[in-house]
Amino acid sequence: MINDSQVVNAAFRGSFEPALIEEINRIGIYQEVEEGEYLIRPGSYIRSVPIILSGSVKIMRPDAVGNEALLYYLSGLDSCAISMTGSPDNKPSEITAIAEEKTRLIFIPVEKVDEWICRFPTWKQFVFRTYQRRFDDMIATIDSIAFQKLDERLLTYLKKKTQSCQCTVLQVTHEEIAREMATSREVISRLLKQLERVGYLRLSRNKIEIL
Amino acid sequence: MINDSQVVNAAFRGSFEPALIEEINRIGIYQEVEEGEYLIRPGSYIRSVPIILSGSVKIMRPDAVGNEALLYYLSGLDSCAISMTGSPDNKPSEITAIAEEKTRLIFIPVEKVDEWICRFPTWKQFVFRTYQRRFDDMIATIDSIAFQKLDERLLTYLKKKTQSCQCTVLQVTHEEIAREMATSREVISRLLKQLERVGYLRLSRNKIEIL
DNA sequence: GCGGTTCCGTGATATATGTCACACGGGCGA
DNA sequence: TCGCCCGTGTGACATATATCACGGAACCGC
Repeated sequence: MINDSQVVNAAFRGSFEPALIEEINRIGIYQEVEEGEYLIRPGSYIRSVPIILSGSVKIMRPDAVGNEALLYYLSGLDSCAISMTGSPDNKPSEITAIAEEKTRLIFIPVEKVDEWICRFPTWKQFVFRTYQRRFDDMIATIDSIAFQKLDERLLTYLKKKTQSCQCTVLQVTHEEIAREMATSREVISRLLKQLERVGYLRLSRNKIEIL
Repeated sequence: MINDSQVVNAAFRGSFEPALIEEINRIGIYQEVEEGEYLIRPGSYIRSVPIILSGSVKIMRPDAVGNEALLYYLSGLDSCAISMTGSPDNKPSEITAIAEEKTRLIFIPVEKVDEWICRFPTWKQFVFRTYQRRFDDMIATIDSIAFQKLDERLLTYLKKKTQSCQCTVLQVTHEEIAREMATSREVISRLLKQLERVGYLRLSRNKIEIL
């Protein structure tokens, strides 16, 4: 099946060998999702691995009572290591993936991930690099939760978020931030206000502008 | 070079194909470490990957000012996914690995990890399973830090620890627990005392007996 | 046994974070 | 235009955790 192969080619040229790009075009399933759409829900089974072509996706970890912790963001040419490994046992997913903005991606069936490892050196490299990055991300997340106080965590949060969306104006409510940081709305409101007073940002409804 | 090949054979039989076991015996470097010994220190370069034959090892993440967060434990036939990926960039390690008890392990040079992936199906399986387990461990750690209060965290901590060392009497000081949970000794002392009053455990110097 | 050291228990107090209650204002549909 | 809902700001208070200060108990080497 032919996807939007121009897009795919452009994204992968330089990273992957031509035969692999060909294969991805043949096998992968191209998809565009809008902001806020779910790619993965907890409880669903993961049978294919997404590679982000453009846009960004956040990966969250929900708990039993409606809280969620942000694990990491994915953006250009990233992939989700959890979904690479998640399926062998046939366990359902324990994470959530949500598009942060309009995002284009291509899904690769998990069995191909495995098969290509030995066929395409650049793929093997890609898979390993993906694992490493996600590990680093998770460690950074643990650092942040374990060692930093909320105000520092909020700063790191804002930094990461601006990085992942490549912009300085965040479309987000205090409530949403609070949930991703597993705290409450009032606390975030106060801390943001503080940061505004210090001149680090400007607040308005549904919007945070970093200065 | 011939390591303690009986030990290696016994440990790997059933998991790995004979040719791979042979190869591991030929290439791997067998080592025994005592309780408390460091396998990896932050800042050192990782050039080989440890596979635990017996005993257990804890993997920690230090911060800038002397705190440490526990990432996960490794025990029989586990391996450390971080060290598999850690080296490609030639970045120094950002983690610490310490033997929890007398531990026997075998070191595989990182380049072999890569090479064997395509030569030995059981090895590929092993590497992927390792990644998956470590991911699950890290997610559990994040869950615990993000969602649980200290008393619950302490319970999960004790549970994991008893699991990893396969015993109900832990040789550990309150100070050590506190550091691994990134809190202070007094707090842990109080919480432990509470658990003792409830009849969950018995305390004595350097020792916690789970009931 | 003695002195020093390490570990543990515990009160008092400080700080950070969570929770409740409520007011305000803007957008938006009726 | 009115009323309503959602997002926000903020005081007052509750709770969890951190810190300080200290004393006592167990162990260790001499």
